[in-house]
Amino acid sequence: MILRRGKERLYQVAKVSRLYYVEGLSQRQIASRLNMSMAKISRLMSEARESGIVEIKINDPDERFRELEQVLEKELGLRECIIVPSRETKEATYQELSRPVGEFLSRFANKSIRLGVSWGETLKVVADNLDPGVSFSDPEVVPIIGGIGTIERGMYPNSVARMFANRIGGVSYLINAPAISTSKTVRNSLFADPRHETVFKLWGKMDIAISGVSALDPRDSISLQDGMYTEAELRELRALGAVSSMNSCFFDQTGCELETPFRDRILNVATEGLRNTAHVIIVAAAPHKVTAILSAAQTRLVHILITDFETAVLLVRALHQQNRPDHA
Amino acid sequence: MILRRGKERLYQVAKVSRLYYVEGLSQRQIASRLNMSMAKISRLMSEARESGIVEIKINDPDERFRELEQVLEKELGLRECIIVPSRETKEATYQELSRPVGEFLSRFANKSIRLGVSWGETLKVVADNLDPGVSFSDPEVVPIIGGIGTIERGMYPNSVARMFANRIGGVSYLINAPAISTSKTVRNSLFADPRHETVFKLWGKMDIAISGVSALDPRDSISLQDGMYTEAELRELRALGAVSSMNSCFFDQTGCELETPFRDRILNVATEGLRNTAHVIIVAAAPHKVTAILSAAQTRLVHILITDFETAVLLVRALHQQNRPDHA
DNA sequence: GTTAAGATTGCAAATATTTTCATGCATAGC
DNA sequence: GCTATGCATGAAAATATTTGCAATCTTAAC
Repeated sequence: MILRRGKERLYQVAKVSRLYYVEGLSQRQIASRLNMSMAKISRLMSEARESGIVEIKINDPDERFRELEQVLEKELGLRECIIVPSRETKEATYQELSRPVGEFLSRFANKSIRLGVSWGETLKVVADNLDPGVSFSDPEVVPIIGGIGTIERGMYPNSVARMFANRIGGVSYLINAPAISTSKTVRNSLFADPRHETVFKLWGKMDIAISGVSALDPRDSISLQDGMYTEAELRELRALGAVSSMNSCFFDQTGCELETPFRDRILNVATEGLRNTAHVIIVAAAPHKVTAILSAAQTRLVHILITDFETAVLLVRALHQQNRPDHA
Repeated sequence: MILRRGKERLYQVAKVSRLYYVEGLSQRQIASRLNMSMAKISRLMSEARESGIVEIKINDPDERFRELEQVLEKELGLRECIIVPSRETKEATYQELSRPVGEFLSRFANKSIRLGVSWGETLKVVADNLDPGVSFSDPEVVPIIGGIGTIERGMYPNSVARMFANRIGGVSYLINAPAISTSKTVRNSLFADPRHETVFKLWGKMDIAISGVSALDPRDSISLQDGMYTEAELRELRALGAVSSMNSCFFDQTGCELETPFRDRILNVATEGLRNTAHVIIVAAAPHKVTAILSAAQTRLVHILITDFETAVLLVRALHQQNRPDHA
């Protein structure tokens, strides 16, 4: 008896929809005009949407992007996914990424923000092109991992942090210690160094963390490092099941953090620090990082993913193959 | 500076619209997810509708009817206008009219209603075909004008009231007195007749009144009446400017009630009675009644107009010619 | 630079809408 | 005929959305 007086009901739905959406009357006004209860009008309106009598269309010039974003948000449990157009060159695509990063930061306009940043080629380009277009109150930028490399490439933690700070008009902190120490003892001593106390304390109090994702792949800058990891170490990591890394924390395909041989020689924010951070953003756009991104998302440490269209498409494809392995 | 950060704003609007309309999140949820204030989301949504990024379409099979209804509601200041399809014959069209009358009454399901009805061919057919599909608590039907004619045609006040009462499962009252008396004295005596006290008192306490409209035209049943008005009287009425009549109250083109020679010989609810009635409905569907309907609507006594498509089109046309006489 | 008009924001109050709940009604199954 | 089940309903409670307002910021004109 869902539609006892079917035709009349349909008529009512259309009439009320028109009054509401076209004429702009409130449901209360419609109710009193038609001598019906407000609840009834509300129910007629739900019916209107469900039955398709009222259709809502979104004219989004980048509709495909939004759709992908929503799929990824849902399937990866992200708070937000942002997709930018893919460009011809890596550099150009990375530049695109900086736009949504700036936009995200601009939501904190006039607020004080403590921003933790990692490093890498992606983050370097993002930092170089960043323009939030608003100002902040006492923004602070802190590297979330110790120093890397012996040649200034502008992509290591301290440099990236400095550039971010420049761009958002704030101060950056400096870590005068290597990301990977030669021994646990050394690392612990460095951690205990009172000159770094301020910085390390900030690691527990960041509002936002922005990190890249490494795929442990020769195509990632990780491989460029002067001795950050040896070939043997990388092999060992892969053997342990590592498919992704965020500031030298390693994760397997399911997003579980791995106990690695370096674990206690590393000077970084560690996953606990990220877990205390309200907004953890990863920025990564490259086809070969698909597996790594999926792994990173699974850690549940990440709230926001910023990537490009090409990678997004591959991410969705990978997810679908994963969900229906027998349909392959 | 309406779109300071134009592109990003557009992006936000599209993104939020999608979350709201496609994903079905509440504005509150979106706000906390995107770290924005609720007010901002609300404003983004208005922008979405205004800018056309969100488009709302109503799929109404009888769209033209609804549009006409709304035009008439607005231009005639009606609470509601209901249009039914026009049929080949007068009889068939009048039958259509009974559907919305029943539908209207059904809104009072399980309530007690006091219904006043006038008379005429239209109301006869409406009454004969009425089916509200619900039951009422103690419905009462009362004629709103005295008796007419000496031949039972089923269209005079007492008969129409009886048929309405049959159809809605209630009692009807009877007026044993003529609509038009031979003198004021007689009318007053009849009014004072204690046997009619109950009925006349009801005239001030009706919930709903349903009346036809006469165009004072030979095509209206008014002309069929055995001596209700003489030809001379009709001429006199027209000379006074009368273009419409509802239960023997006469109105000019602007909807003003006229002082007619019968005024104090008539036994009817009078305009005061209608003014005390919450829902005054006129039912009229015939091209020659266009002027009369416009006049009746102008009286401001009428809340609801029920008519057919053909007449509605003519009504709108007449209104437009009226509004722009020089464009004729 | 400085200033003024206009835009934008977040908060909280004001409104609007949806949902819950208890009740009455209709239908189907017995 | 009689009960069980599910629907539809309105009132009121719970939520959700919009808006008035004051503070702040942007921009453009001086």
